[in-house]
Amino acid sequence: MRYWLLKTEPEGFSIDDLAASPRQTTCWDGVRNYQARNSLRDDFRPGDKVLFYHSSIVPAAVVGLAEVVREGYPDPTAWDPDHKHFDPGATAENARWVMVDIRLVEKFDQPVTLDVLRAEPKLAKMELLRRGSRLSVQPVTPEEFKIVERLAKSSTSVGKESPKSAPAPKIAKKPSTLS
DNA sequence: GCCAACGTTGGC
DNA sequence: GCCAACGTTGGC
Repeated sequence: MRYWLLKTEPEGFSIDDLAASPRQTTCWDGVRNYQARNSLRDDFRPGDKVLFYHSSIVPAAVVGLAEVVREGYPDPTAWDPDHKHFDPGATAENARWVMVDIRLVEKFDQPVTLDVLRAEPKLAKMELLRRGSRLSVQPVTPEEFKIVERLAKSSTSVGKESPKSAPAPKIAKKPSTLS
């Protein structure tokens, strides 16, 4: 099983949008970078675990976990002229771009902010923290994944020590595929 | 809104 | 194949 980090701008699609999606599952369309595409196409497998990351927001943070439920398949938004990510070089016959399906596993009570990630020495080599890193689909090591998961649960995060509100709903449904 | 970093494009 | 121009990303 592999581990990944997926970036999204919450203004466009947030973890709450994922939680509100049917079966808390969505297709991860719109990726238009070849390196990211190659990961989606060649390396994503059902069962892989995903760190769900909100970018272009303050504070940027890992806000929860998701799981891959469908491996790479053609991204139809690529040949839709009305779509924001339309690519004139893509056709239904030659898709060029690929998406996967992911399902929400858990929304963290407490987002793990960039500051908190940077403060953890064991994450020093994490792709996300590399200067100039812009990839929206990144591999994560099992160790990094576990550390982030632990940071989400520890109370040592920077910022408000808010009294725990209602525990986040634990979402662990079993059906494994879309439609 | 600034701007550094990076990917892509296209002229040559 | 080089590389300058350009567009985008994303933290701040």
